[in-house]
Amino acid sequence: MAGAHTLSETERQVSTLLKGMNIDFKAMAVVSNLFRAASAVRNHLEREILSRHGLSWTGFVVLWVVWVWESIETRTIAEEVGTSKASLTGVLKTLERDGLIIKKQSKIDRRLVLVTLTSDGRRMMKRIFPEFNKEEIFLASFIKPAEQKGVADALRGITVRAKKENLKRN
Amino acid sequence: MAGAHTLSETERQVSTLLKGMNIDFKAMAVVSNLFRAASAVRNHLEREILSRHGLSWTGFVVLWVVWVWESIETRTIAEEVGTSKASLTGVLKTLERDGLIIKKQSKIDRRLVLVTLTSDGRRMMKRIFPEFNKEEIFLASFIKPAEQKGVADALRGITVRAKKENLKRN
DNA sequence: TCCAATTCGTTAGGATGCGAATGAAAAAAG
DNA sequence: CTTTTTTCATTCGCATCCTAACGAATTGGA
Repeated sequence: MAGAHTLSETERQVSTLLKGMNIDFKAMAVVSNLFRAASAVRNHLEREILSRHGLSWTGFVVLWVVWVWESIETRTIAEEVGTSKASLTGVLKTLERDGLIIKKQSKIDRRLVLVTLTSDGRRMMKRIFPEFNKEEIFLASFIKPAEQKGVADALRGITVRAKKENLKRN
Repeated sequence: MAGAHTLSETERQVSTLLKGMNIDFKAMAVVSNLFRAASAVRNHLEREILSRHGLSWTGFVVLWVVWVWESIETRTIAEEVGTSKASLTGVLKTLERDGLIIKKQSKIDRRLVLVTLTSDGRRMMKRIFPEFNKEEIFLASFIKPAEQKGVADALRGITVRAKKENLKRN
């Protein structure tokens, strides 16, 4: 508990350091708080929920995407999850080893690999997802319900802008 | 460009799957868009700026924190950056190898390690940070200036909530 | 039809990420 | 003052994570 800095202490220190550097502090606050929040929330959810089920963060997100789409190509998973295809290969290997997913080669295009959940995988998601949503409600409850949509829309807008120039990449 | 799903397609599919499950969709949208945005922005900044300077994301964030605080204990860096101390050890090793930081044992408490930037490290931050802020302005420009503070505050609130119960860990 | 260009998932190599165990140092308890 | 407990960074083992290089499959011109 000793030498920690609070958020506002940090922001004060920063504005001192950057004085006279022509910086947009509001834009900086949006982006840096975006990462602080994402990191804190991820740690929170990993500890409160995922660790108990032996799932990594990315493993959970992959399961979620496969659950939503029933059967899905690995290249699409990578895009939805926001990782490289190479990373996904390893995560899928782990999930398959743990009996949560199955990989099948597509018969139409033999380069493609299709992923589906096993019944264990579906059971896992059915149990975890409500717990997850309870935590989401807790985390978002700081924001007035009327403003939650606005925050979500703002984040969606940031996402679109960030992806605008990254169309063809891996 | 083939099998990708748009954000709204995904949300539609999700609301179908979860119909009758008593889920708070607004809270879910806040959290899932938080991660989408963080991941997209991180990828964007890594590609547009950091890769050119041979810096990893975490390396940059660590550099930033050390820059802000001049001299800082490793345990505090870990807390500010949102990683474990174990992870930080490796990142600091890389940054030290690349001549950007220096580690010193504290003379008051010999368990502690203090980190400072080298002149190369300071030069690096002075060059990168304005580029970084330009991108931040671009990314946040989707949000009306009048609303940027509100979004930053909402994210700060989420962070506080997520950290509330994680006080003594590492 | 054939062959170059593209697209797919995997591999290789290295950096980052974690929790748990470790050893040194400091603080607390007796 | 000595023993116990706590706190610190590091190490260990393993799971992600990335880019680049790869081989297999498909596509699109000549």
